[in-house]
Amino acid sequence: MQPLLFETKTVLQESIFVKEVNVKCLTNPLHFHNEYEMVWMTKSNGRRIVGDSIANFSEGDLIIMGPNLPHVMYNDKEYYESDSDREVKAIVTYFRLDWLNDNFLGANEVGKFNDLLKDIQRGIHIYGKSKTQVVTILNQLLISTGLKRIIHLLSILDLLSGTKEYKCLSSTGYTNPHNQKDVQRIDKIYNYVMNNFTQNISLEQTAAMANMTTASFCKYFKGRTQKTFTHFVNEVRIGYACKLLYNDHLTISQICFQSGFNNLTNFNRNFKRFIKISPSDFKRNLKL
DNA sequence: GCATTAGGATGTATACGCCC
DNA sequence: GGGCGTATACATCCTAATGC
Repeated sequence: MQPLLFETKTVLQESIFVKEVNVKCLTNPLHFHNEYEMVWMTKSNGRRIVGDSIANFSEGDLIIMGPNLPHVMYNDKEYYESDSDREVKAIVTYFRLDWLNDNFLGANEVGKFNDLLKDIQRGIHIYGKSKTQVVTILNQLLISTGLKRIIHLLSILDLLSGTKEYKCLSSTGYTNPHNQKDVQRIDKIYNYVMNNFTQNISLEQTAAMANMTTASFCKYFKGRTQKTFTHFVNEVRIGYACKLLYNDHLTISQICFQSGFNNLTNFNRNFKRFIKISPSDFKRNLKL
């Protein structure tokens, strides 16, 4: 992982900047910037962290994140193997809305638009028909220039203002770290967990890695992420277990141990805690 | 045989208050 | 903001029972 710790994208002289990503694997660290960011993942899968939300992503994943919202994406392990033939393709759109002044945003007609922008501050995941419609407009945006590009962007935001087919990613109580040292430290912790969650992860070792005592580390981690370190690790493990459950020839106990849990009881309890149903029900639902 | 649940024992992660 | 000491809530492990 590159030690790039803080990325601030200055979006040139344009209010919309589109980047086509075509790489072997994702290596960007946890970062945030002043621009809105829309990511349409056309190829690759893995896990993404947006604010305090952790979730799996796969091909077709479409998210929009607000300014200064810390985020990072990790591919599945096989992407980082030297002989891997996997690849990542995505369309990333950065945009600014600072040209929309208070007079515009204060108008009665844009009430829903303001609500959408508030939701986007926390990051949103778009699904259903709305996702298809957004992607259609996004494809038009990609080939357009000048004012038309802005009109297409506004069309996307207008469409999302009138739909319920999106869910907010980070929680309402989430607060951004907003300083480089915090992002640097949290990134180091996230990386460590993402690379080691299938094995034993000791709190003591992780705290030492962050140059803290265990007590300080716990307080620090909870303060920055709104969740305990154990909660975070378990959430990552259950997310991975969900992926493994798609694999039909693995038993639930095999998945339990491959996800980093040491016993089935604890696995089942945590699975129900995060997913609300048992692993076997989850597997059964996949077949419906 | 496998998955799930429950209960008890144990260890540790966390919260809290205080201090620098 | 971060370290230290302490109490305790919680996670984990183990075992047993039950159901499919």
